[in-house]
Amino acid sequence: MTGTQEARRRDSARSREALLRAASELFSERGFDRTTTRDIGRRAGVDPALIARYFGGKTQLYLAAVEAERGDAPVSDLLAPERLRQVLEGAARRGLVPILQVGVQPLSDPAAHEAARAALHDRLVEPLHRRFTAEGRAQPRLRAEIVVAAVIGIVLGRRSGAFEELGEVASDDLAALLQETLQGGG
Amino acid sequence: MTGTQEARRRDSARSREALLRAASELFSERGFDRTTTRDIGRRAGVDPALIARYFGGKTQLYLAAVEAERGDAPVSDLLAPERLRQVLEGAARRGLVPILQVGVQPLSDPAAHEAARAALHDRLVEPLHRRFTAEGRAQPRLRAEIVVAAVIGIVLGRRSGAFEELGEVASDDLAALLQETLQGGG
DNA sequence: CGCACATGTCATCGTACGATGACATCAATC
DNA sequence: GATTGATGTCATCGTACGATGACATGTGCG
Repeated sequence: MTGTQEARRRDSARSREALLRAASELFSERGFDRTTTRDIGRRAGVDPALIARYFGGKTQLYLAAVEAERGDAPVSDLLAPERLRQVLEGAARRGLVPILQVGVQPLSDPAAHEAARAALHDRLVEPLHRRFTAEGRAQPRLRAEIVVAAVIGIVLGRRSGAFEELGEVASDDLAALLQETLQGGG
Repeated sequence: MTGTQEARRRDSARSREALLRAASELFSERGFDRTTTRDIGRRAGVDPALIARYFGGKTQLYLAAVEAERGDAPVSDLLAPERLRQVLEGAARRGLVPILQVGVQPLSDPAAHEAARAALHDRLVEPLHRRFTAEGRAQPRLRAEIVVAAVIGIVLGRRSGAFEELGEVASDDLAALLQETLQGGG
């Protein structure tokens, strides 16, 4: 076996990662349904047929992308200092967006929907729920869900092309503006 | 011509309305892309080919649905008493949802996207913008867009199946909870 | 009644998509 | 360098969709 270091002209791991990366980007930009396996292959510079070989299919590739994002640093709760800004900023380039999208519309694929829903819950809702519970607030879960849903609307709204200023404002300014409000907790 | 009162077995106006109504419902439930002309025809009890005849195509049917919703009572601004509750409540049955969806993801069809965007602006963003301007707040447009985006996240979040309590809470309770917070204006 | 148009029905086209399997090519081992 | 498995390429299948046009049937009018 060739050492893992040197770049081989044929490298399944490299292809796998290229597909995973391209898929994360495209799922973020267009969502699950509007992303085609051909698009993913083109951006990855890899034949789309390899999606089936390495992941099993488009759905499993989506699951892998969600799982990969999940492995990242936990989001902690949205109201912790800097966290909100990180989500606003990082959503643009990282794989968090596919997880946010499920908060706003069911996915056509049930397995994909459930995976995204679970990730959304674990990464965003639950940390906030814990904070509100610790603070002794009434209806902590509902309030957590409201804040998360509102933030999702704002994050996705920035990328929707439907708002004039929301898409242009700097993440820092937006975060500051939001933090004071959301502190109220919905 | 037969009197407009009596039900004719063949009635283009009736078919047109049935299609428009079914389209509004389905666009609300599944969005533009996931709604097929065959679905619309089935729910309307009308042959899908009539969509082409009476509207020109799926896109124009969508435009007609948005326009019809637009003809309804103006939303006024979201923070007026009762308005928020009405949006939360009414979104479930009326044709407002297709307009909200554009705030969260671009539509695949450019004409449909633009129509929905314009409706979103006129019906929700602009009234709020006027209120904030009248109140002399800083960045009135940005704040209006933030509030609208947040409300969109919450309204769509209720129907996404991704939240536990948000989908169940009564519109009145939710409206009360939100009003106090959003009064802050983002 | 019989004509002409309005309305409804149906078959089908072209396109795009995810998936699959046959085939080609490379790489490690003997 | 021959063999064998890993990796990459390609053609194609089946399905679903929006659209279209040919055709059928009902309706109002002379």
